[in-house]
Amino acid sequence: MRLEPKYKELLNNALERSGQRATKQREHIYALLLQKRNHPTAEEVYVRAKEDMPTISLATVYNCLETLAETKLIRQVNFEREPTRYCPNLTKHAHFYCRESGEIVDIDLSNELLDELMKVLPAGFTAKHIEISYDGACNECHD
Amino acid sequence: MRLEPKYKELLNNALERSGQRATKQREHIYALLLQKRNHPTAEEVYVRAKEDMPTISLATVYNCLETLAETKLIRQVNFEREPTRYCPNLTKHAHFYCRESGEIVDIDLSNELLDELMKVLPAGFTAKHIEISYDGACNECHD
DNA sequence: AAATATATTTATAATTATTCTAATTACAAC
DNA sequence: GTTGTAATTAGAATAATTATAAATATATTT
Repeated sequence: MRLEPKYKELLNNALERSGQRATKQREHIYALLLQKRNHPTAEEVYVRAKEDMPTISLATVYNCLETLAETKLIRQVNFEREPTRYCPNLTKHAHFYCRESGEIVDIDLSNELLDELMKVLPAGFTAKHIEISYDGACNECHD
Repeated sequence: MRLEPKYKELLNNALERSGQRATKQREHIYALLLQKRNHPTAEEVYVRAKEDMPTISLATVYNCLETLAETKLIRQVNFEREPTRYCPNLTKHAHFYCRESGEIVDIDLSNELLDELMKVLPAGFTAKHIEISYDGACNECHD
């Protein structure tokens, strides 16, 4: 698994900005998230990571995901109390969770819609983030 | 703590519909959620419940909250991986989480806005629920 | 109303996802 | 190369929640 130069630079810059080192493990995990964008859990990332890096530990997977999230290279996605999932799509988007197939699909959001959502806040409230999750049935799973 | 007749009936109907019994514990927990609507966690509900019902157990609190949620008398509210919170407001609304004060505030949502949110779904997708959470600073906590 | 059946509560154990700890290894600066 | 710091690792600890099994409460049948 190769990390494209564009993303390698993104990673290096983000890590440097936050005073952290570029390690094999961080690069590997970032690469596999980019390569298969199916919102895996930490456990699923761990399984995939071990294919090419058999000595990596689950704790490292958690550490790396945490680092990537805190440097804003990936997002954490939560559905109720299910395990956290990870997503390298940095555009403004919501998530659709299909209860049939378990599939998670990114839903693009326009700035206009986000503005409207901001406007419904009471006076004096400022949101730095809005999290939107749909759940239902996806196109493959309708009855 | 008294459960208003209106809510007592709501509770009894909801339980009957789902073939479950009306118990002191369920009534008590429903009453205290209605009385102080601050989105408590199960643990917080447990502490409050014990004031008037010292023998109630944490497991029962979880069971009752589960029953109330599944009969749609209350909603579960999640922020990332924090403990689930419980909310008896059944109108369509989002939640605003103030990172300063920890306060959670209900944000009313119009049907128009919800329609717009539905419209951005790709063809073939049908959502039976949208969950919207803001986070930032509330009116009391702006800098 | 007593007997029986079923649901609920309770205390506690188990589970699950995640974080913490301490030792080891890797990396970077002098 | 030595020294200092950061990162990784294995495994223990934690926190929220769920499962289990016995006791209790409620409902139904007689």
